[in-house]
Amino acid sequence: MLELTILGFLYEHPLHGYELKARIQGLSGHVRPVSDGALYPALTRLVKAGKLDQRTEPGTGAAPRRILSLTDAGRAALLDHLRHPKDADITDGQRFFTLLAFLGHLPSRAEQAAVLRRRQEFLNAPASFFYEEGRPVRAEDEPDLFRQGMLRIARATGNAEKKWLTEAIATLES
Amino acid sequence: MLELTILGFLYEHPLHGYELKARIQGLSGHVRPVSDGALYPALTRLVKAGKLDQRTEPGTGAAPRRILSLTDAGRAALLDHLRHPKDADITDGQRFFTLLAFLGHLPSRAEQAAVLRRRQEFLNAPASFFYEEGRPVRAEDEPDLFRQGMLRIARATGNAEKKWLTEAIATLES
DNA sequence: GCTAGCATGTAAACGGTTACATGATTAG
DNA sequence: CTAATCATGTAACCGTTTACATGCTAGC
Repeated sequence: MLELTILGFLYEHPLHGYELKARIQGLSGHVRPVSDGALYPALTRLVKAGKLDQRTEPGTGAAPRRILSLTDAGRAALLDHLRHPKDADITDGQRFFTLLAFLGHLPSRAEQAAVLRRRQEFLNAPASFFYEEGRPVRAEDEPDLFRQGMLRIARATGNAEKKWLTEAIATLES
Repeated sequence: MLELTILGFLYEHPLHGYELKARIQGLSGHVRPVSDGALYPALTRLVKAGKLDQRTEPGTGAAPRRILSLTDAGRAALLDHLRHPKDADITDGQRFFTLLAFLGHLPSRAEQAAVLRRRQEFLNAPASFFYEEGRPVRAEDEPDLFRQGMLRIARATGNAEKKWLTEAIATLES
């Protein structure tokens, strides 16, 4: 997930680690901050895996900057991930949102729409949020105030997303 | 997080691992499934930590069941977690939802309301979703179709949640 | 005879959190 | 003079994923 984010941000411009961190922070960093201990090892891994190139530049007075850029392999890996997301990337809202953030990098509108459609199918499955005895619980049947809240919020969220998905798919296909 | 879920479900009834798994699955399992490799070690950890007691019962033809129940320490740990959630539990929607699922176990309405208020404050901060150059990006200003979607969905979600929080807090305080 | 469901576990690999560590420049 | 910002990294610890492993019963 972090790796997708890194590749996604580097798709357009080479960036150094610190700047990358700021970008990632800007993309929902208030929800889940990025730590240096996650970022720098991830960069090293991606360089080792041949998905990134690095070169060093003097920093603005501070430590020298490590400038990262996508290799062809890295670009291919990003596009492949966007084109063929794993189930977990579709199911998990957090992951799907990360996907969305970079879906614009896919060159084909048809492929973009296909990804949106997968999410749409998932949301349209009668699997709302909370199950009991094998079937979804409806908010009205839930006695607990807080679980009722979960259900209501989940429903509203799902509806908002479905609405946007429908519009976006229509836009892409027009 | 898994541990909170386990403690939360065991708060009412003792359960064996397999049944616990089914409950956890029912609570958003379609979004992020629980694996045995996460569950059973977590149970062992909690037993070792003195938060759970275990006893064995013959299963229905299958392997013998490991029945888990909360100890006093486990009950105390659960209530403490619910009463004093870490920032990450408030910020991260996924975590907050887990908290919500068990918030009903807190005996005091005032304490329940206090937790909801923390989430409310977080959502009311001008930190909507996507930052650029230090300030939140508004959906109208976002040229990328997909990022615009992220923003719109995030806004709708936030609003639904804020609405429910306001109502729920009012209910709790009446 | 086979598959699905019940029921439990282990082990390697991976990735993230937290804490530690360093050091220069700029603004107050 | 001191705090914030810039800029990078390491190491221990922890929990999750993934894969492997076992074995019984009930229904088709």
